[in-house]
Amino acid sequence: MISHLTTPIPQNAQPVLCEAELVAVLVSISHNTPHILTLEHGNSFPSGPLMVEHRSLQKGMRNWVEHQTGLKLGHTEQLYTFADPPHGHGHQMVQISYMAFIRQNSAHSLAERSIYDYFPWEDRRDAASCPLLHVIATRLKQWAADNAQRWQRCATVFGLDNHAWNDELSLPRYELLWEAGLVPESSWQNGPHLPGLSMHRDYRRILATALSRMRAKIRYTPAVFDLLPRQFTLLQLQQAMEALAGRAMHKQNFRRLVQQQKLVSRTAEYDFPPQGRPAQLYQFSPETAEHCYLAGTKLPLPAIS
Amino acid sequence: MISHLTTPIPQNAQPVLCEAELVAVLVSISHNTPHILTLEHGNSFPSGPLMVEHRSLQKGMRNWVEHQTGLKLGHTEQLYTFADPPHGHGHQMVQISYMAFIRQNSAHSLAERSIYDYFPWEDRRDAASCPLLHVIATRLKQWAADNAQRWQRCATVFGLDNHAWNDELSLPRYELLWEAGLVPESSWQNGPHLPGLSMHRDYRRILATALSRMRAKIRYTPAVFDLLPRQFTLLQLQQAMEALAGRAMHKQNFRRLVQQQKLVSRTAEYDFPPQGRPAQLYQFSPETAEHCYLAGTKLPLPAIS
DNA sequence: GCTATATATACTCAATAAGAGCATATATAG
DNA sequence: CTATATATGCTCTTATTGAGTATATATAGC
Repeated sequence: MISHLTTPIPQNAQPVLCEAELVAVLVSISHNTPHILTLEHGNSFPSGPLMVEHRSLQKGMRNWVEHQTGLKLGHTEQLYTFADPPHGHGHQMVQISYMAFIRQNSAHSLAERSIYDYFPWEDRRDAASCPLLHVIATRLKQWAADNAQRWQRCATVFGLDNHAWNDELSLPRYELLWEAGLVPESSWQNGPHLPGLSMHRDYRRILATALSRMRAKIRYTPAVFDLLPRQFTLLQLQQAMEALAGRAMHKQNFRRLVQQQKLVSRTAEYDFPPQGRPAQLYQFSPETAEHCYLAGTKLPLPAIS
Repeated sequence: MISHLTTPIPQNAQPVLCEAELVAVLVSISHNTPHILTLEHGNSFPSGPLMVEHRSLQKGMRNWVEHQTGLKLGHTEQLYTFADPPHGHGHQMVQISYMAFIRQNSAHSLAERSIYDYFPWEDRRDAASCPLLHVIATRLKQWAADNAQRWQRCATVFGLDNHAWNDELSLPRYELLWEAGLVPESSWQNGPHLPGLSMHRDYRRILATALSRMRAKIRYTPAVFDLLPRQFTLLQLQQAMEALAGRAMHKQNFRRLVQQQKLVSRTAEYDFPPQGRPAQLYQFSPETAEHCYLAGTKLPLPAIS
């Protein structure tokens, strides 16, 4: 026996038998806003248990999604795994969550919901969210009271007190609001909650994780191209990046940066808007694609910190 | 029923009952080289099944590690979860892997192994690895033969043909070598394998994941400080970064960049080497710590791509 | 006190990248 | 011809980076 044993494993301890639940956050862009595909009136994600015939977790997840939606998935990544205490009768659950991108205009029968319906404070493309941010700041200040360290944390995460807004901190922001009792999920608090749709179980937390992750991901991989149509204008690309990041950016610089990397190549075609000059259509360069997926890219987004 | 159903779920399909295995890659630095703490002569990681009394996966992992080693864990993160086909009698397994940092000089009874014993090609701090890289390049060229796309992938990942070496690509590199049959784990090939220790099951793949992840992580979080002693010299810090990244860097610039951020503050003490000028001891600034963990840092490392 | 050694600093310089602004071109609808 | 919405081109300034040269400081051993 080891002497410095701190938390002994009891003699009669038993390994848990559990079901593995595969949860899919399916992201797509419509109306210049990131959306998720939901079930149960926006309360739930496509999901299903790992089955005997699934040969891997990811394949199992794809299988369930295809079964429930018939969709082809683009960029796919595992988000996080956690244990879900058995609610009610059943087994212990292990939830394994995935995020996958769906190309724009894919046909499906699920309800789309704007991600910013769930996290209104995360969309800072225009000034509309300012009053909400102000409410949040006030409520957080109350919560922090005279706890300086706590307030420091609020300021960092929400970009208050001369801190910059960091779009990748969606998850810490949600967690902070949860701790502060400002969202309905923090059950002990029934005071006035912030606006924003909620979800079943801990699904809104998973969504916040997905948002953080996708904002990080689109910076240095070509994953956005799995959300856009095969052919797109540079403006569409910029608007997609802005939609995901929740931040507006400088147009000329965006185009300069995109073009000096060799991510996209122009096609022979044009997009004709109802008014105004037609826009050149581009495509994700097939030659550099393989290289980009591995070596990474550096798509322009507002600087963090 | 949905019409475009592609992979129907059979009527008699059953959710799987499985055990969750918690695997811990414990990283520490000794002799200016990143090490892992191993069992079974370097073939295995500390691990154990999720138990009934574990209230979360991470707590379960910590519990097993404490039980097996008595160690306190620093920066901890989940790596990846995957299904492990039942080998032999038992249940289906779900493996949930974690990486955790251990502070230098922590006492424990496990065997330390250099990470670069497993991946000799990943250490490029000096010219010693050049001949090995040359061997790899040759063997990969054979494998790629005249498949241009395949060779393109090799070149990107291993920094051949004027591509830059990207230290974060440890996992893709390992996967490539696996596909090419150059490591003993690719069982169909029994030709001459590259040097480097192997591990049980798919543990070397988990280790490659950990290496990729830690190299990415130390760039933009203060995680390194969980590997160093509480007080350290700037040279120690630089050497730790170099050890993890497997790359040497410019000393003056390193110090400039570290100090212009306010990550570290000098203490009153000095480190006295056997010869030479004593070095100022620094500590991770307690005031900015909280802020750094959330907002991120930008520790200097060789540029990627 | 001198020398070898290993460390800590200071400063310069060129190349680049990023942020922000001004101006103009092009095509369409009405 | 005009209003409009898009696409481009070009110029600044500032910050960041990578690399180099030189110097200062403290110790051990002779």
